[in-house]
Order: sequence, then structure tokens, then C-alpha cells
Amino acid sequence: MIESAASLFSERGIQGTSFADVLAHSGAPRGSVYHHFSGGKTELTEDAIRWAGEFTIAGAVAAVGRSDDPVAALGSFRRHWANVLRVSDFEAGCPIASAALEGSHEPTARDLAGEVFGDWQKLVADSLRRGGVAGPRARSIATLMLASLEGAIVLCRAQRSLRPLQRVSAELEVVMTSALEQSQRAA
Amino acid sequence: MIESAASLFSERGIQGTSFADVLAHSGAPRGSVYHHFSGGKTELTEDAIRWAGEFTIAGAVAAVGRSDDPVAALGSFRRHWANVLRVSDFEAGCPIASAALEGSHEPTARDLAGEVFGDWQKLVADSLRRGGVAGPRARSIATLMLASLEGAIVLCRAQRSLRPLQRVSAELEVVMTSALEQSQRAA
DNA sequence: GGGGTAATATTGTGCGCGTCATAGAACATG
DNA sequence: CATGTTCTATGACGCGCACAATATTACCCC
Repeated sequence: MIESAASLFSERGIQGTSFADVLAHSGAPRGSVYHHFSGGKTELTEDAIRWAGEFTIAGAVAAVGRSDDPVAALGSFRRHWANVLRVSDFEAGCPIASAALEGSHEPTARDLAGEVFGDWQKLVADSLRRGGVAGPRARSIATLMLASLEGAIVLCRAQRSLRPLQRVSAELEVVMTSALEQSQRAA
Repeated sequence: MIESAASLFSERGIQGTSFADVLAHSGAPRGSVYHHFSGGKTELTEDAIRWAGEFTIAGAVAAVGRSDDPVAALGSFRRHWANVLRVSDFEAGCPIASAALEGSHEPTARDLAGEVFGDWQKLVADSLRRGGVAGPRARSIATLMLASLEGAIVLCRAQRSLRPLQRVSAELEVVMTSALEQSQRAA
């Protein structure tokens, strides 16, 4: 049920998703929501955001952990999001971004999104640091990667094309490899 | 009234903004909407997106046109969005991004957002080309800039901090200046 | 001065969310 | 082993709101 909610959030946004939609998608009955999530939609939303964040982290950790190469992680991210966009015909995006944008009246959702983004950024930054990049630069590049990928997903959805994601990935790869080379040259 | 709509869209999103909100914010009377915008909310939304796109373009054109320096344009963008985030206490974002994310059931809004993004991207790419950067690379960097700035705004809102925007701007400046230097060295 | 058009105020309808009353099952007890 | 009780889950109802439409009023032109 949480999975259905996260999926629908990534397509229609949080405010655009009603209980009925979630229930229809998950097959769960109407009254179950209030019993499982006594906090109502707020609690369901929070749990869905948390789940989506951890789910993506898990996939990224698996990709980064295999070979501790941030460039490989970038490729993994690119393939993941390209797949999401393709199979949904550019209807789905990043549920965390939706939470960050729509959660004006739902402050907790936005704060949670901020935490998730922080976790993701830390993941990439640590990988870069292990590659020899200095701390501040690693954080800076990690933020650039996160921001540009999230932005690229938005552009892809708006223009119904994978090109923004491809271009951004290519440029990011240049930035990261050059930073890694510089650090190795210094060593 | 369109201005109020765009402003509210950037804060609460499209689906989170009701007619009453727009009217309360603009001071216009209740029944006016349906007469001025016979298409209802759809038409108001479309006009607001168009207006926001052209408004931002106008500001950017003014900044880029003064000195045809894409790096200066980047600085202008950074200051603009930093100001938007600061004065709204991280409540406001980019209305076009909201339109792109929320417009699943409102296909026209998403297509309009795609067009606006295309216009912006073309603006930056042309400026880079005039700086000597080859066409494909210019388009690629322009897409990176647009995507990372939009993503940075999302990150800033979620984390209630200007740091993502600062980091992204710094990294983008490195990318752009190095590309411009390379092209001048080749010439 | 009368008719027509445009702008506004009021009303209606559909829907999303939260709550309540009922049914079923599991466990404990006689 | 049967029955009663309690807890959990579920489907049905009501309230509130957002949007669209219609009726009324004011203004302008003829």
C-alpha cells in the first residue's frame, strides 16, 4: 500500500493523489487507511516518502557498493531514471521532488524530503572522497549531481524526451572524472 | 491576477492553489474568473505559465543582453532565485517546474512547461555559442545549467538553505569558464 | 430612454477526507 | 468442545470544499 502511494505520488504528485486512487491501485479496502495510519493522509504520506527514500538508497548503495566508483554510480542513476521515465511514458518522476515542491502546507513532508536529499548527497560525496576528492569539492560535486539529475528528470517529463538526462549525465561524467583525475595527480 | 496565480503556483503548486486563493491574493471578485477565463482553471493555469515563462525570459534577456556573457547570466540567475527563496522564506520555487510535475492530468500545462524550458535552454545555448563554444557542447551545457538550477531550487526548498544553489552555481561557473577557455584556445 | 453586453454575487454539484457502526475472527474461559 | 467476549478490519455515511454555472446588476451604446 505504501508502495502504491509512492508510485502514485511520483506520477500525479501528492496533492493529486487521493485515498481512492491509492486504494484502487493497491486493492486495499476503504476503511483500512485510517486503521493502519491513524494520522490519516499525513502519516501515509510521510511513510511513503521514507520508504521511497530508503528504497532508492538501497538501489544506489548496491550500485555504488559493488565498485566504489562514483562515475559508475552516476551511470546507475541514469539508467534507473531513464527506465522509470520510459516505462511510465514520462508520467512518473521522483516522488521526493514532488514532496519537496508540494509540501508547503505539509511541513513534515518537506522536511523529510530534505533529509532524504541529504542522505543521497552524503552517499555520493563519501564515494567521491574515497576516490580522493577533497571534502568541500566532493560535497559540491555531489550537490551538483543530485540537483542536475533531479532537474533533468523534470525537464525530461516536461519535454517528453530522454535527451536532458543524457546530456546532463554526459556533462556530469566530465566533471567527476576531471575532479578524480586532479586528485590523483596531486597524490 | 495572472501574476497572483503564478506567484501562488510557485508557492503551493498548481493543484494546491484554489480560485479563492488567487482571488484573495489579487483582490479580484469571485465571479470574474469564469468570465475572463472562459476555459476555467485550465485556461488560467496556461496563461499563468506563459506569463511566468515570458517574465523570467525578459529578466534573463535583460541580464544576458547587457553583456553577452553566459557566466554573468548564471550569476544573474543565481541572485534572482536566491532572492526569491529568501524573501519567501523558502516557500516559493519555480512555477514552471511545478507545472511540469503536477500537470499529469493537465497535459497542456506540461507541454507549455516543456516549451518554456526549451526557450530558456536555447537562450543560454545561444549565448554560449556566441562565446565560441561548439553547438552540441553549448546545448549540453545549457541543459546542465537549466537542470541543475531547477534541481538546486528544489533542494534549497527542501533543506531550507541556500547552500545547494551556491554550490551548484560555483560548479557551473567552473564548467562554463573552462568550456569558454577551451574554445578560445582552439581559435 | 431602452436594449444589450459585460462584470459580479449566489447557488449547485461533485469529490475528497475523516468518522462511525457493524461484521468477523481469534482467544480465553466455562 | 462450545460459547462469550474483545479486538481488528471493513464498508457505508456525513461534512466541507473547490469548481462550474446561472441569475442579477451595472454600464454603455444606440
